[in-house]
Amino acid sequence: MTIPELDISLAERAYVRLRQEILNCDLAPGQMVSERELARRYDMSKTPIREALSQVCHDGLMHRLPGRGYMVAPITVKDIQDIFDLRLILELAAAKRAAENPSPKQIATLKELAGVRYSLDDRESHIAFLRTNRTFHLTLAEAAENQRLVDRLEELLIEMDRIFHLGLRLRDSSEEMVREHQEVVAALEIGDVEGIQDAIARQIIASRDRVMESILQGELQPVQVSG
Amino acid sequence: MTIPELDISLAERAYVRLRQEILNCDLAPGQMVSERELARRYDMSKTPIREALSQVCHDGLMHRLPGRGYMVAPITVKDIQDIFDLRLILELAAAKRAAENPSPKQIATLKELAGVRYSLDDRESHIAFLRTNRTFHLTLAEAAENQRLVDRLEELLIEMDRIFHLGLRLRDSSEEMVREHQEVVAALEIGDVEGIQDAIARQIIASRDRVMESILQGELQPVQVSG
DNA sequence: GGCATAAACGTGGTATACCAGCTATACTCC
DNA sequence: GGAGTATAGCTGGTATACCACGTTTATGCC
Repeated sequence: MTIPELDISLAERAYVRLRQEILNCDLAPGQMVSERELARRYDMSKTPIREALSQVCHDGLMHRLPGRGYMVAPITVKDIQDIFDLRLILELAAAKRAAENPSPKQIATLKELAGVRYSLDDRESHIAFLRTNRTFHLTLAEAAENQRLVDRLEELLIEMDRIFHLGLRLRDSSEEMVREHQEVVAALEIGDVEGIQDAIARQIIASRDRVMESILQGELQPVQVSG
Repeated sequence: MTIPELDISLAERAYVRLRQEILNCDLAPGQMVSERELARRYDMSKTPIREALSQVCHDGLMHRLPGRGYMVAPITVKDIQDIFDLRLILELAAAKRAAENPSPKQIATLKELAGVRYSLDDRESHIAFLRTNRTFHLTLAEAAENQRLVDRLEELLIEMDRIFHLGLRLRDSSEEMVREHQEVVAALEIGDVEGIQDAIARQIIASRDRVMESILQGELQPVQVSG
């Protein structure tokens, strides 16, 4: 067994760790960080830290404030609306192409992913579930055979992860999401182009509505309603 | 009058300049460059150069080959297909939203942009025309009121610029493009949702076909057909 | 006490020196 | 002459010292 951490650069390690901390909201939206502070905490010099920060800024997860530090990107209601809107655009297009050009291998993968559940109390299983969900949607997108589309969608799904980690309660939506995913697979299996697009649209809109409901209930405190 | 170059960082200046050289194909697709070489040429140290290179890599315009240098991203036929495909997805969605929610100010801007022509022999006017074309499509996308969508589209249009700069002859398509753009504006003015989507689709597909035709004629040598 | 002012601290920005790894060249040995 | 090997010169990767600028805090004057 190799130790992959030794093979990759410090900058890459810093980037992965930093991004994960942002997505987990261990670094809260709006929080300020500095290069030196991160360098101390990650036990490396400023150089790889700067590179990692540069990357997460490019990902839109942080903002660079020259002379003042770096701010973890706040999340606004508009952000959430835009992310779901763009997801809808990309995934509907991808689903259409997937249904027109189905791959038995991908269908099998999707069927397996669609069945994954998670248990209520286990934070780890929540994280695993989100990862599975992301893989499901990316696998579907890959059927469109457009790497740029897949990459853009992955960026959006990563931002979604962060929103969920703000503390969204998933307990009531587990069975619902499984069913929604299975509907997508079912439509794909019979090559129902209209059906899969309907299923995808329903799934994304339902997911958006669940998030929005949580915000209106004040469950997701860090979300800025304005802006 | 201020001298803006003094206000921005060396890293930012290096990024802008480097990106422009890539888009202009002054740095040819597939060409290798090194940090030290760029540092000498731009008359600054490795540090800001590294940051600029990091950015263009993230933009997909370069690839980092650890221990060997940086390679200007090659352009493949698949790339071109994917870019146009994704453009179609994003712009159709944006056009739909624009037609449903028209803004008189944006219509006026689009009408003005649609009329811009260029002269055959002047390289500068070619560049200006490409910029106008980009602005036209971005202005339309802004009507969708989704900044993420606009940003993603801008990335694609920047890659388009690079393809055109490979040496595509635009001479035969000037009037054609002006007419295509005017059709889009006309549909938008009367709020014809179907019409604007048809016009956008026609315009993008026609543009793609013109590029593909050039490639098949061997006009765009640097394009890799495989990969 | 309140306000202006100055000094101390923290920030990102940059240059530089050094390191490990890879490449290509040239040299030696067969 | 050809193949294997050593070496010189690249490459990106990292740590560090220093700089200018902005912010905040403390200080002294009113």
